[in-house]
Order: sequence, then C-alpha cells, then structure tokens
Amino acid sequence: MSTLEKSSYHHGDLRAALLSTAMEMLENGEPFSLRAVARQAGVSPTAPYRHFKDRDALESALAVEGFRDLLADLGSGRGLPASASDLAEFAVAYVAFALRRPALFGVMFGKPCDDADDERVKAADALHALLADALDHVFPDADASALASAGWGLAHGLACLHLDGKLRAMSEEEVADRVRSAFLAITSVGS
Amino acid sequence: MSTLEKSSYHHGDLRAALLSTAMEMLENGEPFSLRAVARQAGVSPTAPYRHFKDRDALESALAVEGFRDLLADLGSGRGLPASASDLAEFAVAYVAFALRRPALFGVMFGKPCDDADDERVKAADALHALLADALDHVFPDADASALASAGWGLAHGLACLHLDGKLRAMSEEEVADRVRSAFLAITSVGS
DNA sequence: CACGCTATGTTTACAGTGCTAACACAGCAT
DNA sequence: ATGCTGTGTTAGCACTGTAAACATAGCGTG
Repeated sequence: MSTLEKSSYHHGDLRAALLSTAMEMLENGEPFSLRAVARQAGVSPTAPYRHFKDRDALESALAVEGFRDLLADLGSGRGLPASASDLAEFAVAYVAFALRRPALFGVMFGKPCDDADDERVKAADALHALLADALDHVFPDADASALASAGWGLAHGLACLHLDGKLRAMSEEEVADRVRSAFLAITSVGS
Repeated sequence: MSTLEKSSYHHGDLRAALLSTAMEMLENGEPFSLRAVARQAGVSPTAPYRHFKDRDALESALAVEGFRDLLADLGSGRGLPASASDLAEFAVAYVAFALRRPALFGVMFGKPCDDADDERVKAADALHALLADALDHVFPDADASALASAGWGLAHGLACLHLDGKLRAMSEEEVADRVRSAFLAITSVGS
C-alpha cells in the first residue's frame, strides 16, 4: 500500500494488514468495526471474512497480540521481583499498560472468552503463570494460588477503575504513585 | 400492562416501565438494545427517546439503580466491618453481586463515564465513600486513601477476572472462598 | 364549552453494523 | 489450455441508534 501500488487483484498478505490497521485504529481510539477496518485497509467490506470467521475472531487475534505485549512489558528490564516493592512496580507496569492502550486492554478483558482451546486462553494463562511465579517468588510461604489471585486482582481492578474513570482522573505519575501506595499498603498492613 | 389493558393512547408511566423491562432483560441476559426494550414494553421503536436522550442515558439510569442495589447488598446485615475477616466478607459480597448480575455490573463499570454532574457519578462516589469508611474503620492508622483504592481495586479486579472467565470457572461457594482467601492473604502477608 | 398548547407516542427515513450468498478473477497444478 | 482453489467483490438481509415529521390525548385557559 505504501510504496508500491498493488498491481495485483490479490492483496498479498491481507490478514497481517488487517491486524495491523485494526491495532492502529484501536490505539487511535477510532471506532472499531470490521467494516471500518476493511475500509481503512482499502478493501471491500466483506473481505476480512476470508481471514477471520467473524468479528470476535479478529478481536481474539488482537487480544493475543495484546497479551504478548503486556507480558513483554512486565518482563522487560527486570527479572522476577525480589521484594514487595518490586511487586509494586509490576502492578504499576500493568496499570500503565492498561492506561496507555485502553481500547486494546478492553478487547483483552472485556469478553467472557470461554473459548476452550483457543490460543487466546493460552496467552491469558501465560500471564496468570507469570504473576503467580512473581508472587510466589516474593512470598514463598504464603498460599501461592490465593496470593496470585489477589495480586492479579488488585492490579487488574486498579487498572479497570482508572480506565473507567471511577477513580479521579490524574496524571500518569500520580496514577503510578497511587498504585504503588495501594500495593505497598495492602502488603504491609497485616497489623 | 398487567391487569388493565391500556385504554389510553398514552402509557401512563413509560419511563418507569422502560427502566424495569430493561433491567429485566439485563438480568435475563437477553441482548439489550433500545429497540428491543421498546418492543418488549409494547411501544414503538423510538418512543424511549421521549424519556431518554439516547442509549447511554438509559444505561446510566440503570447503572444508578445498580449502584444503589450494590450499596444495599454491602450494607445489609452488617454494620461497618470491624476486622479483616469482616472486610473479606465485604469483598465476597461485592464479587457475588457482580457474578449474580453480570450484565448490570458491566453497565455500571464498562464505560468511561466522565459525565460531570451526573447522578451516576454521585452514586459511584457513594460506593467509594462506603469502602473508604470500611477500610479506615478497620485500619485507622494506614493511609486511608491508598487503602481504599487497594480494597476496592482488589474486590473489583477479582470480580472482573471471574466475570471474564480469566480465573477458572467455579461454583459460587468456591469463588467466595477464593475471594476470602485472597483478601485475607494479602492483608496478612506483610511478613 | 371551544380552542390550542404541550407532552407523549407513531411513522418514516437514513446511515452504519455484522454476516451470508452469489459472483469474479488470479494464479497454480494438471 | 484448462479448470480448481484461494481470495477478493457486489448485493442483500436483519438489525442497530438516531433524527424529523406527524398525530393524538388531555390539560389549562379564553
């Protein structure tokens, strides 16, 4: 599309093109629809159906990308966290991701998504595993499962509440501070 | 509608009727749309616009009801919590509400909802205040604001993750246990 | 009581959506 | 060269939210 006019009737790699323009639209906050994506990709309204069963299939593919990126964000620059404050940074990164790419975050989490053998489920499970490892690494004695749920829940809840404007809107810095405080507060309050 | 055939051209109290049938549809998991609500209420597709500016306005009204009900659920039967385990029951009730009325919960929280002076904002703030009070009551020394964020975030996050099937599906009892464990774990782990 | 105003409901219409079905063309294998 | 398959296109359906124009019911006022 960019340099070379498509001389051919066929697109070459429409599937990838659709995914990337769809992702771009998500990031730009433009209203997202199969038809809009097709339009943006310069292709007929129903062309996407050759590559995705339906709207949900496209969204799932985007979600998988999202999970990969989030995992990368969480892993980048640090090994497994060694202290409670490392954990707090984990949570900060999680929330930052959600705020930086809100629409994508919505696609990743806004659906029942009980598709059994989906690649998407695997991606989500990988995230769960990472968080469980992290918490278990910092608190080896505690009930790992409960702690993992708690840690993920806390980060996720703060992300959602901030996303939905349920907590007063604030700068990125302030949000990070608040998440950090919350995480530290709750992991150090046990009388 | 029930006992007396509407003999009149006018409905009498269409606004209330719309709200209640809409709420019913939400609870039943039926697909929710302005037109569907109108149909269900036995009225023309655009009649609701006489009572609600647009779809969002109807949803906001439903959300307000939802916040009231959730507050009632949290307050019912108990005073302000006096211990960490009371707090855990708070969280359990929060998550139970979300799982019992998932669609309503989605309406309450699935939107940016930055409408400035809305009644909806007040309802959400009331919820925030209750949670803050509760936490402050149990942990008077800690930073109340951070704790409130943390507590709400934790409960909310667990609710969302369960709703979206990100944590393995389980019975109501098991979910309650998991929430309780998570809450207790995280409030007692501060080495 | 007649008149008309306003609140409330109806009809009609338009643009946009997801999706299906029928068609068309490109390029490969035969 | 011939035809099959993969990929794209066009048409069309049922649905959505929303606006505009119309109609009526029932009240307040002359």
